[in-house]
Amino acid sequence: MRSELGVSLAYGLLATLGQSIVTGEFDKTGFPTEAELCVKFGASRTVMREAVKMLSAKGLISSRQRQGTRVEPVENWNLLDPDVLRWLMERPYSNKIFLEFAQMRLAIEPAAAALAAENQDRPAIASIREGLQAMIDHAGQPDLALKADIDFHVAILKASGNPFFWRLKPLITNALNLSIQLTNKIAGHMADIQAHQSILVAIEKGDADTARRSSEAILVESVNLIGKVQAA
Amino acid sequence: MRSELGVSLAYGLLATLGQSIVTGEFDKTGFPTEAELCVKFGASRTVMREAVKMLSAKGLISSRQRQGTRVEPVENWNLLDPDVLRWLMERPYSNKIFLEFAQMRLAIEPAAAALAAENQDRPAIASIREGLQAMIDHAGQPDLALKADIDFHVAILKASGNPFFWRLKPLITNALNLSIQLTNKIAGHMADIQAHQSILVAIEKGDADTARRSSEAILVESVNLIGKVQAA
DNA sequence: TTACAGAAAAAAATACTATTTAAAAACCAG
DNA sequence: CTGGTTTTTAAATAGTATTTTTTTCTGTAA
Repeated sequence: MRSELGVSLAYGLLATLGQSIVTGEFDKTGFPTEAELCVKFGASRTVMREAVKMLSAKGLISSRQRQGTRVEPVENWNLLDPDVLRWLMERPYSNKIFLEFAQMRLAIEPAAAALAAENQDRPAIASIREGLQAMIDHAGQPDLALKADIDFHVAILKASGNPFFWRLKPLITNALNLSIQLTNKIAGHMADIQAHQSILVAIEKGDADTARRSSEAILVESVNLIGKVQAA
Repeated sequence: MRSELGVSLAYGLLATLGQSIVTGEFDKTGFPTEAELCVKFGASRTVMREAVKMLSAKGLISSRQRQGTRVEPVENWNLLDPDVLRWLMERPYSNKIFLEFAQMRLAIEPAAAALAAENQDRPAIASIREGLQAMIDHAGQPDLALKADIDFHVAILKASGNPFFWRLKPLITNALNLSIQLTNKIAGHMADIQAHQSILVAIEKGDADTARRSSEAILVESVNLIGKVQAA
């Protein structure tokens, strides 16, 4: 069997199974045996096993001889894996995880902004500025404005010089892209350009405290917004 | 071929290859082909491919038909995967990543402590207290004291109620276990029980600000300590 | 005749299929 | 409770398919 979209069969199965797992599809029935999965998806055992192995590398399942494969408890899932988080956020009723992720951003991004102010990585700071400029330029076009907003936040992570912060790029990119569907329910929400600018200025001046506080202000706002949506 | 230590062959290869990759073993030569790996490790192609697929699920490598498999640039590695981080920290000359990880803890743990104070999850708070008590009881036994210290910090993540924080448990556990080798070089370093206690008290009182600041104090200390080791 | 462009063929690597054997753990009969 | 049976994943083996790079060939124009 050949896969449709340039995606290899194993990766296609990875995505399909991953999404099914996070939506709880196997909670009642238990995870199928290799043989069952093969007939269900019309794939060879080898490919199936490769997909299963990738899922277990992400903490979603585990296999043992004779016992079969089972879905791991949620606390073993690697939430900080970009794929896993995306599957979770794409699933219906994912409001809670958006709020929890926003809380984590509230811990991370202000720290990253402060580090960026100390780090003074000129090219990275230039990227932050470009992001802000694009936000201003495309204020009327939601799609472009969102992209610019994401670029701005991600550029700060990069400018922090800390690879752990930088590694959150795909997670935050996904989360912001998807959270639009959530926050659009709140009438006319738009990114606060003034607030973003004050982060940039502080970083450029090397003022870590102000950078941290300005970043915090934006993210507190974001957490509150998502909290409101959740309540509604 | 059977593997030695109860670990399946595929997982054994995952670890071996993962460690080799992060130590830069393939930087010059490029990643071997499937066939070469099979002869090198005496494994079948099937298991080899399963190991390779798991590594690619963690972002360390990527494979394409005809082109072979290559090591991904570091910024694509999933640093927040417990395995990947452990491999990185176990490798020689890993001082820098300990410092960077400590910076991330400095962002996360105070936020977790603050959330824990608000969240008031009684069983989780009891675990924090148990960790502190064990620290006191085993003050003279480095191994047990370290274990208690780790339990204390991890329990705070749990008490925060935020699964993203909680997910850092294996990362922090590993990091603290390994960082002992680093910080022991600094004469007679020991965990500050007073400081730990003040976090617990603040969390129990629901005083989020004090919890955050107390946690911050400990972690700033930790960052400074690791910074000193690095300089030495 | 030479140079070059384009097409066709070959090669090299992973992707996938199929099948068999091994090992482990649960189950069941006695 | 012991020992064999069964089920399910683990691993090995062999071969086909697919993709993409590289090479080779060929025809045409200078």
